[in-house]
Amino acid sequence: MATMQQVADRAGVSIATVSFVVNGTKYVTPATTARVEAAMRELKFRGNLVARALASRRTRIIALLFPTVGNRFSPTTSEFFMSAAERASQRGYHLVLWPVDPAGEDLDDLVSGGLVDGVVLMEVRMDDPRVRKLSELDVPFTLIGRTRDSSDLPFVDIDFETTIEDSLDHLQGLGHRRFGLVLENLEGTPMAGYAPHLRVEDTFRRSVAARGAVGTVVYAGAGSEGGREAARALLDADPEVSGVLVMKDDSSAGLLVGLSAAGRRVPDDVSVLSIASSGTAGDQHHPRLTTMVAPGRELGERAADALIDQLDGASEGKPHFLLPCVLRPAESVAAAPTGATA
Amino acid sequence: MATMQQVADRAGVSIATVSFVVNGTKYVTPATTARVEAAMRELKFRGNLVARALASRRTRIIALLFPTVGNRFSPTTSEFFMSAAERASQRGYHLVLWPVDPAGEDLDDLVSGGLVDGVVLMEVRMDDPRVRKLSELDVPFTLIGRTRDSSDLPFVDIDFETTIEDSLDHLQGLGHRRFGLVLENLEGTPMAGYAPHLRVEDTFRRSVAARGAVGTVVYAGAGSEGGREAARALLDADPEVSGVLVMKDDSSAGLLVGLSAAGRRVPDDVSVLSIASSGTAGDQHHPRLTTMVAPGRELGERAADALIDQLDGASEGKPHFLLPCVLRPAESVAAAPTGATA
DNA sequence: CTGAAAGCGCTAACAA
DNA sequence: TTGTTAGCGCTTTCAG
Repeated sequence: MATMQQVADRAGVSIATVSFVVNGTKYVTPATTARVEAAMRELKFRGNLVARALASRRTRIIALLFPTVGNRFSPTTSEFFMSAAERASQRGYHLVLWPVDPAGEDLDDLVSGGLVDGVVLMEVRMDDPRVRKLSELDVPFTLIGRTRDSSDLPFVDIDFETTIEDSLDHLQGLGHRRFGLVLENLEGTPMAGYAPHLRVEDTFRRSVAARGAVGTVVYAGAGSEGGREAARALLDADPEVSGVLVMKDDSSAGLLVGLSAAGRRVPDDVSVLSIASSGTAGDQHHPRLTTMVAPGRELGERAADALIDQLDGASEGKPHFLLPCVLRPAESVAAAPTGATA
Repeated sequence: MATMQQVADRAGVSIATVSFVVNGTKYVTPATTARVEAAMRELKFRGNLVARALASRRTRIIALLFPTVGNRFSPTTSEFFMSAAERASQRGYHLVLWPVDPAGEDLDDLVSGGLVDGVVLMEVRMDDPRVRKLSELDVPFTLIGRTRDSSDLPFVDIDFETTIEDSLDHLQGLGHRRFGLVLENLEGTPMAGYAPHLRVEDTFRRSVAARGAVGTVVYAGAGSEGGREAARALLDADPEVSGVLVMKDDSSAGLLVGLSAAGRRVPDDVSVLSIASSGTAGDQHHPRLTTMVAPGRELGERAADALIDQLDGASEGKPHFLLPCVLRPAESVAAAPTGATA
């Protein structure tokens, strides 16, 4: 790997000049610029990012922190990652997915090591220990999600409050008055206190009460089995429940089965709405599930922007960005092509 | 952030001594070791990883490359990532998921920049351009997957050949003689040439022929819709097909629906086997799908080990590690707990 | 407009 | 057993 000094020698200039043309830091005459560029090309000069990072005290790498345990790499998570990475790349940064202990114990080395310029957190819990750590460490960061009180933190998040209101509006518009909510039970796991669950449950209870309606909350176990049991538990608690929200993709199939096992036809007798999920998740079912689709890509981009603005000193205050899920009815999808061969 | 020099001053030793105790590079008397450690503690010394990397010419970071487009972040992918990261961490490395262009165009900066010591590739295609690039760049790497000819490359992979044989054995044991295979069609996408598909299809055709049986291959479109159409196409081509392999999680639900819509009962009339999938994917269905579960965690660990052995100079040749998927019957799962609240 | 030179914080010979 | 010191490859004043 050619070094900058070698390029300088070859071009007959000083290393500083090479640095200037590489970074566009200072004006260099077209003539010398050309010579330098030729030399770079001939030597296949790439530049040592580590050296640059040491000298400039920035790596232009940002880390998206992903909990090493209790992980749920959903399609939406993947959208966050891909879209944030893309945005970062457009703005001259690399974004990588970095596995860290959810308790934040290993955050120190990552960050104090100077390996990353900033960090975006996801899978945020109400009282997320990583937030404290990061603040102490004094590293720029942004959340995808919110802690209990995020007013002085930069964040982007799904607007769960609006999402739930919209969901209930939708079901109510369909004539339903008795609602159910199926959630995952994270108590006792490292992801206990997962903010989306708590916000959704809270909003659900409050909104149902405000509507003078009936609401039942049920926690489902894993997989289809968990969904079937949830259906039973739901119907036990309220045999007349007819509008159901599910926030647990892997159990929704089971939920549907459980409902029909109990003699409820979907969507004739009971309506099921999958929330904060991805479009493709809803497409896996038949009939397709109506879904409140999470705005994963946009949130990922916003998160990257918020952090990079901060890093580049272009930030005006702490951005707070909330976007609700949008309703996607079961029908609004084009058929996909299928072909057969012998 | 305290520097090593500051620690040295405080401990009344030279910077070299501090370096020795930090890295365990040389013997230092317990007494001075203690003084140095005290100083480090008092100053909250963490060490600048960038500086260390520049001086030692290694970052102790390895990148798991993930295609920026055509991405399929399946549960198995996630297992690769998490288990490889864990293993790397045990061995003193950080593993991060790095999004790169599937054509390998942006590999240069990543690698020549000296930011990572090595690379593990996944989602490998038969003729993967990234492999060439990486070889040219002369960076240590390992594959999770195989190109067409990987004999001189270090790799770990699912043993698709054995997996398919085992699958057919299983179905044949159940009395089936007419087989079907449902795959995804990746032609025309950036993931065209995806090795697992090609290997599976090839092995399927050959093995079915060798068994003197009938085999039909069908390509499914996206989601449940794609699965239903695949069922139709399959039954059109061979109305008596009774043993079906699916390698497309998001369509398997649709496939089941399509089969029963055509009057086939599963598993009474036709058996369905999901291959190279994760256990949780099979659990989403009801009844649970019998699954050939991909050994994701073990492969991830092996891949990390193979690369790190190489980096640490502990490698003996090019490891070639193949592991088949293992059959997990639909019944072999314990029920998960479910609880209800008012 | 270009060059000299002083670091960035740490590693690893080589000395002592 | 510990210290001295020359880099690692690049950025960035400050002169000229």
